[in-house]
Parts: sequence; C-alpha cells; structure tokens
Amino acid sequence: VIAEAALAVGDREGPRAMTMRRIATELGCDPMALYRHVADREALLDAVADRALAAVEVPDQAAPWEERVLAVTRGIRSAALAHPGITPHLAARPPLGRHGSRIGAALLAALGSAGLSPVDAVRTSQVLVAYLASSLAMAVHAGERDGRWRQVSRAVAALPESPPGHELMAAGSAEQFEYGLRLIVAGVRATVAAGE
Amino acid sequence: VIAEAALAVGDREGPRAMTMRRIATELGCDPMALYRHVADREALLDAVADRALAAVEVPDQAAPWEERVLAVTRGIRSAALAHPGITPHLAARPPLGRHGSRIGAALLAALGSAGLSPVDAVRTSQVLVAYLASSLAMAVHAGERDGRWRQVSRAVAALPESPPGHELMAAGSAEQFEYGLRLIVAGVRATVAAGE
DNA sequence: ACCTGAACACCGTTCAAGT
DNA sequence: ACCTGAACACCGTTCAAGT
Repeated sequence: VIAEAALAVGDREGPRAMTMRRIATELGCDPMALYRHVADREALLDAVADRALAAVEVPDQAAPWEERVLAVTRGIRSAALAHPGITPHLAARPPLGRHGSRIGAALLAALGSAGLSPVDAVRTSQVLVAYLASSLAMAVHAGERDGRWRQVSRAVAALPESPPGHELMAAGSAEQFEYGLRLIVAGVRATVAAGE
Repeated sequence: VIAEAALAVGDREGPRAMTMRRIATELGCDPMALYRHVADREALLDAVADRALAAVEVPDQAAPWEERVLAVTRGIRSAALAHPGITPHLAARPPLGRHGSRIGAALLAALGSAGLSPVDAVRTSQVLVAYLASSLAMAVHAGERDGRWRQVSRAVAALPESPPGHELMAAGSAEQFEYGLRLIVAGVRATVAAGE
C-alpha cells in the first residue's frame, strides 16, 4: 500500500532518498501522515523490505535439496536487487514479515531434507542468510559512484600471490555470489557426510 | 591520531554517536577542523576502521592452513567487536588501509597453501570476508536495545520443523560464528579435494 | 594564506495549535 | 477526536567573513 510508493522512490532515486519526507511528497501528503500507519522510519522500511520479498517463489518440495537451496537464495538475491532502494535495509535486518518467514521456512525445509538435524539446519540457514546479506550489500555498493570496490580488486591484484593477467571477479557480482553459494553447499554436504 | 578520539567516542556512546560534530567536541575543537585532515565523514570512518584492525595479529606461516584461516578471521572479529562504535562501518566497507591489506594478504596466503588456485583463493577470501561482515553486523545489532534479533530466534522456533526444547544459538553469537566458519572451511576442503 | 564559525539544506520526530 | 504543519534537535558540508 504505502510501501509501493516507497519502493518507487527507492528504485528511482536510490537508497539515500528513502526518507520520510521524500516518500510523503511522493504520495502528495504530509510527512506526518506516514506516522499514522507506521511507528517510525525503521518500521516503514521493514514493511517495504517484506514487500520486496513477495516476488520470491518457493521451490518445489520434491526437488533435490541443493537445487532448492540455490533456488531460494538466488530468488532472494534477484528480488532484492530488483529494488535497489531497499536492498541495504534488507541486508542489514532480518526480514520478519510474512514473506520473510515463508522464505525462511522453505530454506529450513530444504536443509532439513539434506540430512541436517533441525538445530544444524537453523544454524546453516543463518550462515546462508549472513552470506546473502553481505553479497547484497556488496552488490549495491559496487554500483555506487565512487568505484571504491574496484579499488579492492586492484589492491588484491597487487598482492604477491595474485594471478597474473587473470580477470578477477568483481565483489558483489553474480559470479562471485554463485561461487560462495556452491562453497557453502559443499560444506553442508561434507557436514552431512561426516555426521552419518 | 585523530582516529583515537573517534574510537573513544564510539566505544563509549555507540555507532550512532560517531558524528563529525560529536568527535570534534571530544577533541575540543571546531567541527570544521576535522576537514583539514580528512576529505569527508566516510574517509574519517575508514581511517578509524583501519586503526581498529591494528590489533589483528597475522598467524605463523608454518601452521596448517585451517588454523591460519580460523586465527585470522577470529582475530578480525574480536578486534572489530572490541570497538563497537566502528563495527558497522567495518562490516559495510572493505578495509583498504595498511592493516586491511596486511590481513588480506595473510588470508590469501593461508588459502593458497590449502591448495586453492590463486583465483579461487581470492574468490574464497571474498566469501570469508562477506560472512565475517554479516556476522559482525549481526553481533552489533544483537546487542541493541530493541531485541529485534531475539524475535528472529522466536520466529524460527515457531516454525514447523523447529527443534523442540532446544536452545537456539543467538544470531551474531560467537558459537554461531564458529559454526559458519567451520562450514566454509569444510567447503574449501571439499573444493580442494574435488579439484585434485 | 589560513582558519573559524555562521549558514545552508537537509533529516526524524514531537507536539501544540487548529478543525 | 482527529489531523496538520510549525518547531525542535540534530546532521554533513559549504563558504564568506574574519585574522
């Protein structure tokens, strides 16, 4: 409802424009009118974040667990990056709304059918969420003006053990995200194998 | 130098107090005097972040790679959490200062002796940094007033597959951090084994 | 030439004054 | 009783006015 307007502002003008006053003028109403519907700025951003997650589809329960984990995490990533205005907030706070729980449950279920104990499934899901959050934050920052993150690549390339003449994957890129995702999934597989 | 005062303010009053004006009054000088030494607020926080990393010790090169990876990442985590005022900034931006590069090089070296190709070592180090960043952000947020993160645990506990009567590890806790670290290391081990 | 601090353009939120 | 918008207490940064 009100979150739609906030999403529009964020998509158009970036995260720094997602301010009470700016959103209010988007709606053509007084800034204080927003406080009729939400407690404060943070609560509003939470609502917007959950709305952005509505686009994430939960995978078929019958699919192999690796596929399901990859599908959910990729879904979250692309849904978040579709609305760059809210991505930083999504990366900084756990989404506890309707869609957040729906997605979280799907992730837990997938990890459960991987053979992890319920406790380990929760732990592992938190690891995945942590990795996801950082990847989103990096992807957003990488798109920013100053090009600071390109400096990272250059700094890494200047290190003694750097691969000469090899193109490095940009921090926050989809390829780098996939690499880490597979690394973690491999870790889960090893954990399950060791536990049996 | 100037970063010391900023660290003191941050430690005492939290991240939200790390403002140009607040730091200036800590030093007893005009807020504008800070702009003589740094370009803007972000550059100042970068300097503070690098200073906080000075406490991280690089492990013995002769130790097994797993130990070295764990030592470096734990070192970063405890150094960051020793100065909660700067932790969010440290988690949000790659530290490119002197200590940041020193630590990054140590991490790359450890991953190199694990048997990863130079390119994969860089990729894996980025995964570790991403996980570290989120863990730090969670640890800081977990300590905040509102107790929002405790809600996460409760929400998880309410899920169908939740472990009944089992104490969940808090998001951002040291135990949860260790679990993820070992998961990633296990993933690295599996990657190396598969590549040979 | 250098440094200070008043001023600008914001921000989230409170709260008294209107209807 | 409800809603508006002026006002408060900030913020980072600019820039003209002082030395």
